[in-house]
Amino acid sequence: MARTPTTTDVFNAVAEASRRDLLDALGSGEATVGELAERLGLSQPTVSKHLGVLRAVGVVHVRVDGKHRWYRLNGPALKPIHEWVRRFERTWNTRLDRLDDLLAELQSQEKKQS
Amino acid sequence: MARTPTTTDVFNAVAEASRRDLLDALGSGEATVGELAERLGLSQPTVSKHLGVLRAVGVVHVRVDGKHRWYRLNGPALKPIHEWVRRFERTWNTRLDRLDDLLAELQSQEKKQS
DNA sequence: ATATCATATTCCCATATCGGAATATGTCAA
DNA sequence: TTGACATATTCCGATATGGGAATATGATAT
Repeated sequence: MARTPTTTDVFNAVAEASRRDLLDALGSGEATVGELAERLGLSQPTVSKHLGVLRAVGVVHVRVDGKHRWYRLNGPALKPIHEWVRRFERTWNTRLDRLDDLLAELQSQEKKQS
Repeated sequence: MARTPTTTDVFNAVAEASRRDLLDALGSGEATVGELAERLGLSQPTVSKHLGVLRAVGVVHVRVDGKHRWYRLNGPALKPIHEWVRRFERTWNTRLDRLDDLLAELQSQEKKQS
């Protein structure tokens, strides 16, 4: 078997940073493929393809308007992620876990330098 | 370029369902590779490899004890996901978005059947 | 009908993936 | 030392990726 396809669920769709950036950009309202491409510095086909994945898992909706396509966020599709990660919320904000957190941060900085 | 490696960040590490299952299993405390393999019905090498990915992004820690290895959850490493998705929390729990939610659910059920 | 604009799709390549099978590493006990 | 046990690593195959380049589709205006 190969890696789980990106269109399998929201977790996979959102794993790619560019797609998270797209969702962030859509947080302020509807946008067009061209607008998004310009704002994020990506090519038009790249944006189209990413939006296709996001649409496949239902996290964006489209509205056709002449030759434009207005994409908008569909927040509730992100709920599964929110609910899954929320179950671990209690494991931070304690003093000991803040230490773990700090160590993790240092570790990831090390990784960047090497 | 190929798909973003699973060890790039927590988002990618957690995209795989088996790895989320592992983290869920570790929610109740430390566990051994063998225990996890049995509880999740996965082979030992598969579990070892998944834990390797989770360890690479800092979401689990290991404690060596003789020939055993006790893995434990490191919750705070999940914070980036929590904080990212939290920004979209306001987009549900409104009546209109509950409708979107329902539609998305129907859509995904359609997908399963076809 | 034709040209132009906005978007989607196809083809390509280099790169990772996940799982299974086999094997290596490391630890303990007799 | 040898054997048994727990875990990690390597090698393999089938599959999917993301981006670039080129092209197709589709809508509007002239």
